[in-house]
Amino acid sequence: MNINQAARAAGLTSKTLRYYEDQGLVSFARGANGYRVVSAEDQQRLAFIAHARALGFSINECRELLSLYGNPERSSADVKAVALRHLADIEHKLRSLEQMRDTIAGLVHACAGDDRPDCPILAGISDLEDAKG
Amino acid sequence: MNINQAARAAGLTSKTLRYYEDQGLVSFARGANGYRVVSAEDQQRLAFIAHARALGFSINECRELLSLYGNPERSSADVKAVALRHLADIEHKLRSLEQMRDTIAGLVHACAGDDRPDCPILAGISDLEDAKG
DNA sequence: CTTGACCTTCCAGCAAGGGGAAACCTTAGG
DNA sequence: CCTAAGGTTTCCCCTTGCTGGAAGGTCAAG
Repeated sequence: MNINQAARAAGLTSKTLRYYEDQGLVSFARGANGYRVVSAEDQQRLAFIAHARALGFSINECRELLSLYGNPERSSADVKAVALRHLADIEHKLRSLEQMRDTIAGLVHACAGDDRPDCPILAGISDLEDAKG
Repeated sequence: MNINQAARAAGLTSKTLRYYEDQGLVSFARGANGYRVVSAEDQQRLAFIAHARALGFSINECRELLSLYGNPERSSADVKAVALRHLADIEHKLRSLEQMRDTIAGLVHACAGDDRPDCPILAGISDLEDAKG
């Protein structure tokens, strides 16, 4: 299978597949013409990566997960640790975004949105105490 | 005021201030020695930028907001449009993150996290239908 | 006069790819 | 056999929002 077909099968692009190879997440065989040849196992691996990426795991986390995935001696505790770390990360981002949303929603709500210059949004931003998340 | 003091006052770093100047968000006067001189208005502007950034507005959105902020002829509707667009963006990210969180939390919950290799997390990732957000 | 803390510029790099050039390969059609 | 279209290769630059470091100029204290 050529790279483009494999990419489409995984819901990715050929650029992305080359990037993943460059990052050492996969390594493809080459045909006589120099083209990458994507095997069935490669496709499994690519699907795994695509799913992990869709769950927000970074390339490095994918590397960790792939290493565990390919190691029959792994302990599930190690996998769980990676997942929990990522989960905590996500929850952190969620809280941060929720704070932003609440603050902005409040400002938007207070703004008339007409043709006059008075604007609680601008006033709110310029006077903001500390809305860091 | 020199750049470092101004940065600290705004809760930023001097690197960041130079970057903002480079991006055209602010422009500082220069002393005879070539050092940047940060005025009180500059500090106001920097605070505005810092707050907008803390609310998740991109550099380009900050540019828009600053342009409206400095224009007494603005209509609040224009400001509100920028804010609403950003708000929608945030809500989108929130939904996406919530989906990730739910999926991962489910997988984590199912994983024993012991020294055995069997792992619902890895199985879940490799079989994931479509967890895109 | 020297030391240390500033300041200046530029250059490199991070994540995670996207865009596009220049060159090669392959396949179908005339 | 030749050509045109489309796939593939490598390469390097662009993005976003900075951060770090190197090489050098300046400034205030002792």
